[in-house]
Amino acid sequence: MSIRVTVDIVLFAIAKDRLQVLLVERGKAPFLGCWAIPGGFVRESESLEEAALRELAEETGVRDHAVEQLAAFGDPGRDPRGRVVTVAHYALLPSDRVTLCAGTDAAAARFFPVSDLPSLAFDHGRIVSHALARLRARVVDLGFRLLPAHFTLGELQRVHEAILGSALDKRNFRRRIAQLGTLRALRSFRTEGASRPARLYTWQRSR
Amino acid sequence: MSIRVTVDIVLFAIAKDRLQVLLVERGKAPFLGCWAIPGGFVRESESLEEAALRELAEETGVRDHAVEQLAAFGDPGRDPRGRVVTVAHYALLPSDRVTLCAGTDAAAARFFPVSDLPSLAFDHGRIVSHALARLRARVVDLGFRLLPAHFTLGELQRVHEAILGSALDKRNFRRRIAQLGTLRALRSFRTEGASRPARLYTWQRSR
DNA sequence: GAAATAGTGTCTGTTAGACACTATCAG
DNA sequence: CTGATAGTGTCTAACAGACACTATTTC
Repeated sequence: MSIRVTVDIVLFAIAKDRLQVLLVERGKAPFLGCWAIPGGFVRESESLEEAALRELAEETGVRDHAVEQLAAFGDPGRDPRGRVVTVAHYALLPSDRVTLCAGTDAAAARFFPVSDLPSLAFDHGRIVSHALARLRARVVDLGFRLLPAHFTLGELQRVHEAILGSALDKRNFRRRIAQLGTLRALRSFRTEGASRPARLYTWQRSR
Repeated sequence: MSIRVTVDIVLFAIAKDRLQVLLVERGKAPFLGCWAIPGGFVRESESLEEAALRELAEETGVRDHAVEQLAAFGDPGRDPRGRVVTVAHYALLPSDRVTLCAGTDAAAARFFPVSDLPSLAFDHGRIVSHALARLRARVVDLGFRLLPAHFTLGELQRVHEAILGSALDKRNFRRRIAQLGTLRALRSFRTEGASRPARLYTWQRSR
């Protein structure tokens, strides 16, 4: 009996101005019927990142998404079936692709706000906490990946606020983002309801 | 044939005012005779961290040392024997314990300056690069762990300089360290050669 | 013109870098 | 008194937080 290796993925998205995590309802034991983050066993011929991408695609239909490694979790006893070491990853889903997430593999899959997660299978609660801490620490670098290619500064600020869980000052926020130098103004605007249209921006390669 | 799991450890130390990494000479194939970082297979009943501590103790005689997880490395082909995923860790050895490092397990073990490493077995070169980047990013939190419990500010500054590979301004360095609030002055001094004795300090619990 | 969101500048306190001299010890 | 390292303060530029009003659109 040897150690088995899995990958798990914390998939973040923004919906209704709140930060959400994709959970799947487990269709088999252990933790049958429990919510968990998507994941599965690593195959012999694929890298860890490829395995994470494959599982993400299988369970959510999302393809070609950058994933980043978070950490390995391997305490004995974390999986009642035996010794399983998982390499956890996280990924960010742009809000224009959230609806594509009809699960193909899992019994059920839906997004939950991070502020209102159910209790999770295995040690997945701990994994999500780690991923959230990482996302918060790197919000400036990662925030825009939760948005479509073109977005307004108001949308970006709401994403940051959803990630950090606190309100930000609009002028300080814009100054900070502007001096990163990674934002490029477009010629077009987004008109949303009954108010002044907002300029659209896109991200350049870093510096 | 399934995936096997190892842990590897990048053990840092300071010697001759230079940052060093412990390498062991491999006593068996693959990479027989090559230098590598210490590591080995994870046992069924131990956590990843316990495995890293055990390997560190077996190969270096160093016990009870804090290790931190770095990342998992698992590309297919990184080990010619088959599919092996390693969970890399790093640890910091205080300079008063460097001489304890007579290897008990490996054919040979010695420290190499990070600026002058030989080419390493497997993907260990990449692992050491990651560990070094992590250490540099967290030098303020971690630097003192490369020193004995009592140390002078000059010693601490030389440790930071060895880690960062660049000279630091003495006054700015002392101000920055002082305002962390984690340093406590002792009543004693260290007299080193023919110069003014330097006050000794120790670290308090954070804040 | 009311409602809604976009967009914009200043002041202030803190932080980080550049920079040079005096103090204390052994010999 | 020489050599060696310890120890100390100021000025300046960049950055971060607090804070309020005008602009543009729809209805």
